[in-house]
Amino acid sequence: MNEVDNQEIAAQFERIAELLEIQGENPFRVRAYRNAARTIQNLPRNLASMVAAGERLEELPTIGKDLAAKIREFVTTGSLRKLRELERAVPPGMRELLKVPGLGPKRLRVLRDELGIRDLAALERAAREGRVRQLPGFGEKSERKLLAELNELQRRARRFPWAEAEALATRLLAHLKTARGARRVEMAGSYRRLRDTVGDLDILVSATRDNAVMETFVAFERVERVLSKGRTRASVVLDNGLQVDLRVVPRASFGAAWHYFTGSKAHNIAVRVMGVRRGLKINEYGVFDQSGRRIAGSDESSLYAQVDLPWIPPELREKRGELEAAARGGLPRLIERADLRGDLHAHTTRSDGEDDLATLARAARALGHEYLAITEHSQHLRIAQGLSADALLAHCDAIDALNQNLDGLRLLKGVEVDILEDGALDLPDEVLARLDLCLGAIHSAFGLSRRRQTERLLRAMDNRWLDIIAHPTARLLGKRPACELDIERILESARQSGCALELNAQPLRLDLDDIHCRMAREHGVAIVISSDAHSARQLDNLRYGIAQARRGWLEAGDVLNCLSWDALRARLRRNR
DNA sequence: GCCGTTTTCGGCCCGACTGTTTTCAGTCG
Repeated sequence: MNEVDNQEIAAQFERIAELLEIQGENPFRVRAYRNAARTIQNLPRNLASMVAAGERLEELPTIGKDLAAKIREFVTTGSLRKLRELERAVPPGMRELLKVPGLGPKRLRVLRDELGIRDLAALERAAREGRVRQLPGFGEKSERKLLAELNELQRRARRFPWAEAEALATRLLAHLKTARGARRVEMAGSYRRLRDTVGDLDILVSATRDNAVMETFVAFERVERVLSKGRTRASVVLDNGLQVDLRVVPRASFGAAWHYFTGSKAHNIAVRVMGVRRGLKINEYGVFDQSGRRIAGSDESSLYAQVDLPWIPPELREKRGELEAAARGGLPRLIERADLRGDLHAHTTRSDGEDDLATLARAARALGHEYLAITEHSQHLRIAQGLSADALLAHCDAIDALNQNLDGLRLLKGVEVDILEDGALDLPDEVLARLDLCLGAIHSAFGLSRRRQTERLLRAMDNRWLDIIAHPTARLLGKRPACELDIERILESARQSGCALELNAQPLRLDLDDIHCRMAREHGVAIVISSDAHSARQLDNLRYGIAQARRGWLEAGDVLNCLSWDALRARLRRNR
């Protein structure tokens, strides 16, 4: 049951959209599939179970009669007739061609009809032989550009973890502030929305009429190539392949432009539609009434006010129900870094950490933590020098001893015990029972089937000494995909047993992700936000976790380590 | 293909930049 994942269904629709686009279909029809794919990706409920329960999928936004039928078809048969037909009709290489920047459906058709180009290799050949420049709508320049894009396709395709982009973003902001005439310089885009990864950086500058912002921008030392450069907009590629888009606007338009440039696109479009319904035009320069007079836009709040909404935090602007929530005054009071009172996941040199107990404790106290759980690996994880039962108990004695001399910080005795392939825990119950808390985690057999992986975690949660599942999907951004899991079953079981789930704040994990966090909140499952620090410096990972938690609509009340240790201890499963 | 407090048909966000054009189409965000 529920073997079909929402993401799979979304991928089917996205694929149909691509193929329809290549065929030159009505762009609005293409968009309908894309909109539906988005809705499904963001849906906090499993569509397969909705189908099984006979619920009306047509009630979902962007899902009409036709797409509801297609969802049912996919859930029950495991494939879509429409997609099979399209895949027969469109050569497989065309999809890659659509990803080449500068190639859209129209020019793609010309290439195919005039030169018979059906894949990247054929395009490269034709461009090298100078055949592309002879086509209508193409010229020498576009031919050269296409060749350059083909060269870079691999590098440009990757998304950058937010934390990796952060260093560049910080330097770029500082650089742009030195530009003549620059007044205000801000990050926008998915970076401002604090997404776990960013495809590019978007920067917004307000400046005086006579300014040198564009010149300063393209002179940034890490700029490798200028893609475009106009009076108000420019795009460059940095030497690591990261694209940066810059927009310069007058001060009176800053709020409208910041809103527009922050996105998400789906959120923006929805806001603009709300404006249209009120007889207003909303663009990056402001909110305009029917006479064309600007009535708002110097700051974001004034724009939202024109469509009768309060200001919406950027982390929520994903068209995941934030507009409806805002309209009824029901936006969450998002968790903040200062709400966290301690950290429940850290490693020392005793397993695979870089700093010893005392160093970690000092750093935690400097961060203002009331408590820090020491959670070494268990014996099964040899590569991380996991501890045997005896070694763990000895380590606990060391923690007790250090606690005697600590002022204002309490070290907790924990463990990150391996969840073995069959769901058993890697240490005996009588050892786990002697700890303050126990994390369990998957560090092997990531590739199990969805059913077996789910059962593995369910069985692990059968153990009453397991308080928290750490990094539940075991994903590593850009390196390892999330394990296949029936997250709804996991959440249901966690709710019943009182097991909490971790939002691991390592910048490459951020696991649970934003959507899973939101699902946990709606299921009434407690979350802990943990640094998983392997050094004193990494204790500060928590800020990445806070970002992800905010994207998941979490409030302080949803997160266990916003509690004092006494209150938190009472909430741990072992003490209930 | 979706959607509806002017509509069940005829709309569907809006503007900048580029290159190939002699006034605009295509692409992108």
